[in-house]
Amino acid sequence: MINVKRINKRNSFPMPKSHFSEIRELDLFKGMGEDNFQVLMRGSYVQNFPPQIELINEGDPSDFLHIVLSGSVDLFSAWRGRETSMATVVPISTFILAATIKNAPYLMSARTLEKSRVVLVPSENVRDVFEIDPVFAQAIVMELARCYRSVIKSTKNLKLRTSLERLANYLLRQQIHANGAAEFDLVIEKRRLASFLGMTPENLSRAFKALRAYGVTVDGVRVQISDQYDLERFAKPCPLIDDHSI
Amino acid sequence: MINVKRINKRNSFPMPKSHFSEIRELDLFKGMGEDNFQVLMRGSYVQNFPPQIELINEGDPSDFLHIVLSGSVDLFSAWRGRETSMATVVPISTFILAATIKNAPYLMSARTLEKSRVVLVPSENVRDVFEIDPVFAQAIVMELARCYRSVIKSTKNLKLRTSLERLANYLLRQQIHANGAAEFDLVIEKRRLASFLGMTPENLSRAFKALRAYGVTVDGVRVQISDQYDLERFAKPCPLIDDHSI
DNA sequence: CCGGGGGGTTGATCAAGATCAATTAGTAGG
DNA sequence: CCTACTAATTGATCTTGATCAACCCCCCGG
Repeated sequence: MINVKRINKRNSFPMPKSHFSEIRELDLFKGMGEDNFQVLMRGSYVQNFPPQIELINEGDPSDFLHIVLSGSVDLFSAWRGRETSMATVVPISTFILAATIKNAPYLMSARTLEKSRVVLVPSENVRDVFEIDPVFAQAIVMELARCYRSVIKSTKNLKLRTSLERLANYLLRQQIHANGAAEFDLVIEKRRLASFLGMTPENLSRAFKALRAYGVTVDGVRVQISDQYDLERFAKPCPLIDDHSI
Repeated sequence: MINVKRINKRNSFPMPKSHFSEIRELDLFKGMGEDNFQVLMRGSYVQNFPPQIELINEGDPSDFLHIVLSGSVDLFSAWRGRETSMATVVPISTFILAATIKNAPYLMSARTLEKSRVVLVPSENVRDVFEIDPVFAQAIVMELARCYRSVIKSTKNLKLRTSLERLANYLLRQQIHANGAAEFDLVIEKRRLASFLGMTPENLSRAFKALRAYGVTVDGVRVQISDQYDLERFAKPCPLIDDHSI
């Protein structure tokens, strides 16, 4: 495994003033007092990580609250040599907020899936400011509730759907992201997509073939949905699983 | 399905004054202002439910925050006729707090597993008081963080362990609950235990037989652990999954 | 031009657990 | 005591997805 400490030395830096305004605009910090915001920023860092870097390790004390600004981060967990992906964090949101607030050990590990930009805010500062700034406390409640619901949705996706159904719904979501175009490109490589969907690369390959029966054709990264209605009838997308805005 | 509205009529009642002190002692309400506490209690109910009653249904608007005082409640979710248990709520804790706070639809349904006593606090009151009482807001943060971590633990249990390992760890936890006795009784019937452990009754039966290899014998509800160390070596209990106090 | 490596695909096999069917056991009601 | 119902058990089979091995294809560096 790559030594994260060394990477920190090379690629990280105390938060430059130029980043303050960008961070300040995040829902989590928007309404809070300026003094308190400064306290949070004082010990904070912005870091750029390459793919596949382990950011935190389950069981460790929660030293930093992490905020993903770009890229994506996989939350996963291991036991007795087995490993499972729990959720994927996409910009802009936090992770391990619950551990930070409770000053408890991390329950999950985290690694970057792609090149990612992450803010690290010392957990102690977060807890201190949380105690004295009611607006910040309320923002934390909202963020925590959002994280909670997002984990629930992703668990439902994994437990209630077969891998084929997960792939079908993923494609429909990507299609919406591509403004409903019948053809679009996959934005991550297939082996990462497989991991994201909780399946092996082999099974993803087979799943793509199986979706031909519903009018999906794939050539390299190019996806074509020839019969929108047919695919939807199979995938049965559901807001209580797929809509991450509620 | 039993008509919950009718049951409400028979068994529920506006919170009598005598219950106030009991509720007031809960971590969630302990430090808050008395006026605000009264606002919360004004519209609240305590209800006694028989087993297998559906308390809430996923997709519905979040009308009440629920607090389990005794018994236990299963949170589950369904999609296309399939159903999966997401977590079990035991006293004393809340459920659907995230939906209440966000004023968003429930992501999970809930049903009593056994005879249970539940407090219902109108969600609107919770949100109102949450806005104006900083102590209450902080208590909500802590409760939300606890719920979040508890769901994560139960997901890890389900995804990382085989059904046999889940059963073994369950027995070890029950044993601790029985003060470490080598013999104890199961407190729920086996078909409920199967559902709780995320397996079918058939497989639970087979799993009990398989645990004989590790010194576990079962006769009716009576469980005997003849070789503590052997069972632990197989089950490998882990605080990041099994310890619900951290 | 050649060689190597990684991502992707394909086929065969395997393991976990679900499902279905049949049987047994325990218990409440008559 | 008999009967009916439900829980529990047992055996056989099926489904899903993981694993293992082989192979293709493309690109990059020498």
